Amino acid sequence: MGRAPCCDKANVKRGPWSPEEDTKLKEYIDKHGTGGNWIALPHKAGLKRCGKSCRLRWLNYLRPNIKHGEFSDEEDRIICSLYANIGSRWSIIAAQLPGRTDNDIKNYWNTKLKKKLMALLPTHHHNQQNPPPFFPYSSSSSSLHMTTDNNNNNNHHHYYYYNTTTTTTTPPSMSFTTAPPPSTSTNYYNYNTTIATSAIMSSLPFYQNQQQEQQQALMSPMQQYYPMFGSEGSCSSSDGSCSHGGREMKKEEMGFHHHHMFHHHEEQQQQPMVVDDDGINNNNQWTEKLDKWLFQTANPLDYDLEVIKQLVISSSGNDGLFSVDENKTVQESKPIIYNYKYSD
DNA sequence: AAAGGACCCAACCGCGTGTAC
DNA sequence: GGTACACGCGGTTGGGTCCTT
Repeated sequence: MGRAPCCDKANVKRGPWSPEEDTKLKEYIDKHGTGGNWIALPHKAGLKRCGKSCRLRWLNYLRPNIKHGEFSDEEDRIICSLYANIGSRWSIIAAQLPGRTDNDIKNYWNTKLKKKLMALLPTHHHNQQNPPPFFPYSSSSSSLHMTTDNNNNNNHHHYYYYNTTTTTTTPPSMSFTTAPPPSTSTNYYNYNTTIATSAIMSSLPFYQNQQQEQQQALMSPMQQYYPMFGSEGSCSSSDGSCSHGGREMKKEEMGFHHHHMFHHHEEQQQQPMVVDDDGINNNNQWTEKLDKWLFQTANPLDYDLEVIKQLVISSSGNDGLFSVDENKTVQESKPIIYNYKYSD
């Protein structure tokens, strides 16, 4: 049984708001506030609208100090940095940009900024000998795994992708992902269309003048070492197509089920880096931490790599993300080894 | 000039979470 | 502890506008 509708859809107006409706809503809220109850508000204000619709209209358009128009380079930079670190948490990103709404930023990202970044993605290195830093065209089921190089006294870890979906969308030059996942578990992670945000960012005009250290300072350790961070499952084009690196892909080709799996990933991998035990749903705490992260972190290595290590260890065997099932045919899989290494 | 495609963005939808009872 | 309800969030849609052919 489904959830009860929030309002009687037969008796509410939908679609674009008229100036009269805007005036009614604005005047009511100016006079009475929201009263903490959006569901009751439209009736009190004399509007034939769903409470959610009123809330959205107020938050995204009518409330004071909403900023419309072009995004500045600085705003671009903040959006990119935050997106690379926390993914599509638009409300948190919006909290860093006064006057901007999450909807605004989401639309801006999906329609403009993303394309701006993709246009800057260099393509010459996309070959088997010199693969991209990570999987810019990843299809629905690529998963990252880790092994430890036992022959190396420095204890280097290798990270490699398994891609369980071979589709025609993967360009021939990208056909280095051929192996099945090492585990038959359905609980491996999807990193569909995880955009090469961090890689692309280094190509951005507003990054080009920065030193490497400064660029890295804007990225979390997780982003640096697990650069698939960030999610990119949205595609707002009405015709169902998305642009990736100048190449068009259809939604159904790309696999659009990252949402819940990615959140699982975040909670397992990212939360301990930046969020207190009780902070995951506290935007203020997020904001404070992100602020520090973005603007005050001098060196990413200030973050305790031991934490990452512990995360890797603790997740082994539980979720398939960094685990390699010893019983499976890893050697037969011939995974492609990427240069994601760190020493401990 | 017209048609079709691409783009843009306001609005909608469904789900997760918090909270009151 | 369970349930119902409201809120907030992020993904998606629909239609108006712009652009290209």
